[in-house]
Amino acid sequence: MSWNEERIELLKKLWADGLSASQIAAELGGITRNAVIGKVHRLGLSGRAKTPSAAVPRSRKQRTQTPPRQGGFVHGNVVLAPRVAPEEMPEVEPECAVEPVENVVPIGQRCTILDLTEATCRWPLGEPGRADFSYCGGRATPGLPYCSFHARIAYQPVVDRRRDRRVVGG
DNA sequence: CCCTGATTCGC
DNA sequence: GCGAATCAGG
Repeated sequence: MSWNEERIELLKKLWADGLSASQIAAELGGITRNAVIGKVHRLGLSGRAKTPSAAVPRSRKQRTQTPPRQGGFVHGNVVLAPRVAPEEMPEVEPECAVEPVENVVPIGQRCTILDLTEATCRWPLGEPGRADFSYCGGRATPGLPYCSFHARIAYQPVVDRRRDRRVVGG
């Protein structure tokens, strides 16, 4: 991999956005965090305003409004998906109100947070903060933040096992 | 032990 | 210029 204009621009943006060197390396692909740091220094843009992750763990108490869904949050004008750990992802039978669309994005073609729009699936993949964190990036089902595949998981009815009946949406 | 950025130095 | 190795730290 080489530092073409495009990759340098992305590097600058991601660095300015406060992403860590390893995160940037993962986004750019085929490169290590050392390479990123080295390049950052050569470009003379080391020393950021703040490093969100390592910075002061700001108390996060005030919240004027309740998020639309539990765990949901906002990036720019895009509502991101609530996170569900891979272990917690249930196997889902095709019982879903969402019309299936064949658009599942293969692993390896996942997108970064910068690629997300209202039209892309915002299903998070991997651990936030980790270098491999990314998003599905598939084609979102109209009106939903997910592709049809992840919409099935997200909106799978929750079953109250005590009485074996549904307690939440469907 | 996980991670962070900074620096050095051979290539 | 590049980046692995290393350092110093959270």
